[in-house]
Amino acid sequence: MSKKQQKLKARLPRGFVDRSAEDIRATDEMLGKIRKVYERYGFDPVETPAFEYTDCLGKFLPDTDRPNAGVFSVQDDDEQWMSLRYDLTAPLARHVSENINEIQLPYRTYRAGWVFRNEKPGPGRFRQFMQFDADTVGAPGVQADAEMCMMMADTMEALGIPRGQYVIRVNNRKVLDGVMEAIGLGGDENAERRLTVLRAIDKLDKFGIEGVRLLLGEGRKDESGDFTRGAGLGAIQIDMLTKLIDDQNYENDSKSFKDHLDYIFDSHPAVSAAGAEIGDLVKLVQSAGYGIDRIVASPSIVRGLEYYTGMVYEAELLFDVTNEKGEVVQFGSVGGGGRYDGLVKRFTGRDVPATGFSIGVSRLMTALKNLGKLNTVNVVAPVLVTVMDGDTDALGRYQKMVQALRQAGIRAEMYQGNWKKFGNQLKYADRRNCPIAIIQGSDEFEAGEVQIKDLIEGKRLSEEITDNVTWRESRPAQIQVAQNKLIETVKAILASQAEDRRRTAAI
RNA sequence: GCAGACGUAGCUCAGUUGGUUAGAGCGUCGGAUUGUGGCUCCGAAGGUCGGUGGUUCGAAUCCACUCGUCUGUACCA
Repeated sequence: MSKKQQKLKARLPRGFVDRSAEDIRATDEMLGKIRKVYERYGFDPVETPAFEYTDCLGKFLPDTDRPNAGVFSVQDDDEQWMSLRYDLTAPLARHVSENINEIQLPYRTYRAGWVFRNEKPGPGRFRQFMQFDADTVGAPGVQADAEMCMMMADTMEALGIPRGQYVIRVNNRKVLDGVMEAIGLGGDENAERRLTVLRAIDKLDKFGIEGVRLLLGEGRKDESGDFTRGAGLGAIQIDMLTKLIDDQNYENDSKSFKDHLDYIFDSHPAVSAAGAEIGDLVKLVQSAGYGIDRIVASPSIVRGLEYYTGMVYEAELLFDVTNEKGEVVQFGSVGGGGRYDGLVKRFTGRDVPATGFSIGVSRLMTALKNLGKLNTVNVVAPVLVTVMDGDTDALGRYQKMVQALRQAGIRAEMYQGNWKKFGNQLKYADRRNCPIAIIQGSDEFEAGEVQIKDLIEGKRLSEEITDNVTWRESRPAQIQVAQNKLIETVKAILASQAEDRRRTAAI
């Protein structure tokens, strides 16, 4: 076998990414802003592990002892199935259930964490991504849902998304349940069809009214010519559902959501009651000053089909998001949630109603980058103390200088590569975007002085110098000062560089 | 999962009807320059042409399968 073939190929698993320093810093900043909002609302953090027993996640396939293919699962040494969490809600329900006697309800809690889904990755869609959740457990009232909606709105604004550029859409699963009954899709025998109808409605933002109508009827052909079977509803049913989900119908008539429903479904009792609940929520948020520009009833919101039992809500961005190629991309929601009254009961047998939402941190970050709201707080690279002499005495002096800079609060490092090639040290500094290089050879040392080189200014000067000899000998933007002036000189140069950055940023 | 498009150097891409030793630009590394970044010049490394099998005297090129990427779609807690 050749040497070549023995080499292991370094490769990243499909759908996973390495994160850069810039990404990590930007994420940290975002998380900080979100956390601040949640804390202000009186929520406390809690953290659960990445793995859970599969049965606690509720993800065994029906009629088998194997976990759902969509979750990453492994078998423990005692053969129990464990899975990586695919959201933060199911693990929270487990945590609350396990500690139900110690936890003071209503329990108001938040947490950020990585979640994992074993499905096809796409642009902006990964198999590991971060969510930032907040939940109120043990609060049955619509006022808890209202608070969640307001908190989502506040979070959007805390992240720099201006009012009017986002909206929180609210619906109630009971509305959809009632509607199914009203159009004759009640009963167990129609369960499958109801799911198809709900999925079709959920695609309003993707395909528009016409696309949804096709999916409710015969079906729809996609761009590659592949055909998706529809729900096979009749024309009257389709018309009713179309009227239901066409937001313009009631927003423009300034009718209330409930009136809108009563009009279409002839005051069907279940629909009407659920509509009234949404009316209550809207009234609650409006009396707190959150108008229809921020929180709005929206009958096409469906969310997950698994565990939501009442209110569902979703944060949507209203500005165009373009990708790297400059194409406008369908962005969809950046967060959502709802009421899950049955999740804790599965473990405890007790009725513990809960409501909460989740923000897709990675997705939202992509959008913020687009909006230019992602403060890529360019962390200034370290000051580089170069190495002219490699003997232990000299190295000790360089270390001392670096420590002095650090103690003065200046990010600094000593060159750790091959010091014998001095040109490489400055090349390293240049590529790292170091602001300043410190140089002390034996000449300077004996004179009790150091060279301080402003690399940013030097770069600017380089544009005017074309021959290398001049470039090397002129030592652009470099000054020699007494050793004991090192810190104050470095500070002064850094300050003037910062001033320059501010000035150019303002232009 | 289904449908379609595409896989040539680290990156972006040439490569003629199937015909010598598969090229370019950028990047990387070394040198010109042992104590000064950029520019310029010189040089080098880097390829199982995604993989396997087939057709052929001969395959990066044609065929089959397979893997991967992208696009749409399905599913998505």
